[in-house]
Amino acid sequence: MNPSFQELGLSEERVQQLETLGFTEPTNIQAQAIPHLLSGRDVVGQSQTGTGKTAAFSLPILERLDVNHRAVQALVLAPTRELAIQVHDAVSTFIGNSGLRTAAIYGGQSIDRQIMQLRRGVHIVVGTPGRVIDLLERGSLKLDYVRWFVLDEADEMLSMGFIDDVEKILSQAPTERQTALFSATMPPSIRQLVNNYLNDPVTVTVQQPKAAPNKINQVAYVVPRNWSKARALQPILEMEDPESALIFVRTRRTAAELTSQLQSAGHSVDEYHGDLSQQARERLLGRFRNRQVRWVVATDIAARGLDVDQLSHVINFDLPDSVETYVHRIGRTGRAGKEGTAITLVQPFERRKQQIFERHVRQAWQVLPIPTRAQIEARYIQKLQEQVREALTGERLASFLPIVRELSEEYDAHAIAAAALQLAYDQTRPAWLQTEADATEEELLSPTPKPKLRGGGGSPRREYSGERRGGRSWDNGEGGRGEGGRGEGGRSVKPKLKGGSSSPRRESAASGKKIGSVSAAQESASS
DNA sequence: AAAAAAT
Repeated sequence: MNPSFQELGLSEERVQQLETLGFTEPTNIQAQAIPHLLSGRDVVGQSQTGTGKTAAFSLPILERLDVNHRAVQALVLAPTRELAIQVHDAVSTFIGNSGLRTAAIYGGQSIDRQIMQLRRGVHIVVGTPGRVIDLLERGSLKLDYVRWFVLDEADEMLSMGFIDDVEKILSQAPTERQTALFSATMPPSIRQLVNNYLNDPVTVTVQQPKAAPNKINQVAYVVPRNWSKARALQPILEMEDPESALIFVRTRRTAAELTSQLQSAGHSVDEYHGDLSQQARERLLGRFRNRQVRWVVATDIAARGLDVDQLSHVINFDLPDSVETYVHRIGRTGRAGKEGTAITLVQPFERRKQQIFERHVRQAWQVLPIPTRAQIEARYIQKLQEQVREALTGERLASFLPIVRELSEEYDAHAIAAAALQLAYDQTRPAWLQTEADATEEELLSPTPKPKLRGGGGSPRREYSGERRGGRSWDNGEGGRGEGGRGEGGRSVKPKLKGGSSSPRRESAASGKKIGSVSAAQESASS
C-alpha cells in the first residue's frame, strides 16, 4: 500500500482536485518519484507503460510552479507529435482551475497559433524537438526561466536521432534547473549518458507488482521457408481474429503495401506512419480509438506511449530493431490489467534474434506453426459453440421456442438445431475468410517444413527452453511468469466443415477507472 | 538501414 498523495507532499487543494478526477491512490512510480521531485532532486524514473509516469512528473511541477510568473517554467519533450499531444492533454487534466497555462508545441500544425499562445504567456510547454527549436530561433519561445526539464521516453530522446536537438534546446535553458528522465526502457549505452545531463540524480525503478502481472501472451508464428510474411499473416489473422490490433512493420513503404493488401482482402484496417499529414495521423488515431477501424498497420511511430484502450493484439509483422522497441511495441497491449496478445512473425533465419528478445523479456514465447485451414475452421466452430451456450442462458430464447415447437411436428429436434447452426455459421462468416487458393491441401496441413538433413527434434511446436538470466534490472520490467492461457488444447483440430464461420461477438468490457493507474486520461500520462 | 522530428 502506497502512501496517499497527501503523505507524498502534495497540497490539500491538489489532492482534492485529483479525487474529483478519480485518482485517490498513487501508483508505485508516483509514490517513489514525487517526493524526490518535490525536494528538488533530479530523477531518472523507470516503470512499465501504463503506470502513471506523466502524473509522476507533472504533479510536483504543478505544485511548485509560480502561477504569478507568466513565463515558461517547465519544458517537456517527447519523441512523437502524438505523444506530445497525449502528455499535454494529461497535464491539462491535472491543472484544474489553478490558472496555469500550457501549450503543445509540435510540427505539422499552424505555427502562428502556437506563436499566439506563447505570446499570451504559458507556464508549461510540452513539445517535440523540431518545432521547439524553430520557435526558439524565431524568438517566440524563451527558456530563460525554465526550472524543470523533462524528457519523456528519455532513452529515445537521448539516442542518435534526437540527441543533437535535445542538446541544442538544453543549451538555451538555465543550468540551474531540475531535470527528470522517464522511460520504460534504458539501454546501458544511453544510461551512461545520463550524468551528462543530470545533477546527482536519484534513480527510481519500479518493478511490476506481483499481484498485477502484466498479462501479455507472447507468441511467435514461424513463417515457413519460401512463404512471404504477407501470406503467413492471412491465416494468423483468421485464427486470432483480433478485435483490435496494431501491426508493426519496419518501413513506411511496407506499411502502405500491407495495408492495401489487407484492405483488398476486406479487412477493416488503415495505415499510420510519418508520411501521412498530421491531420491524417490524428484522424486515423481517432477512428482507431472509436473502433471505426479495427486494425492499424504502423511503423515504430506508434511503438512508444501511444494510448489506445483495450487493444487486444500487437503483431510484429517485421521484427523490431531492438529489444527496447520490442518492449515498447508489446506494451501497447495488456494495459490497465487487461489481457493482451503479442504476436511476432519469425522467419527461420530470425530465430536467433527471437531468442535474444525472449531472454530480454525473461519470458518464453509460445512458438506455433502457421494455422492450417482445418485449425481455423475448428476455431470458428468452437466460437460458434460458445455463442450457442451463451444464447441458451439468454432471455430471448423463449421467444423462439414456438418456432421450434412448430417445426418439431415435422422434424427431429437434433435436425432442427443443426439446421439453425448451419444458418448461423453461414451468415456470420466474415467476407474475408477464404481458403488460400495457391496452397495445396498438403501444404496447408503442414506449413512448417520438417527439417531434412539437420538431426534433432523436428517437432513443429518448439518451446523456448533457454536458461533464464537474472541481473538485468533497468531495461525490463518483470521476472518470468507462467504460460499464458493458450494451451494447445484449444487449437486441436476436430470437425472439418466446408463453408464459412461464425464471427465472435465479444462483450465490450466497460473500462473501469483504476485508481492512480491506467485509465484513458492518465495513461497518456504514463508511457 | 529506418524511423522520428521543422518546412
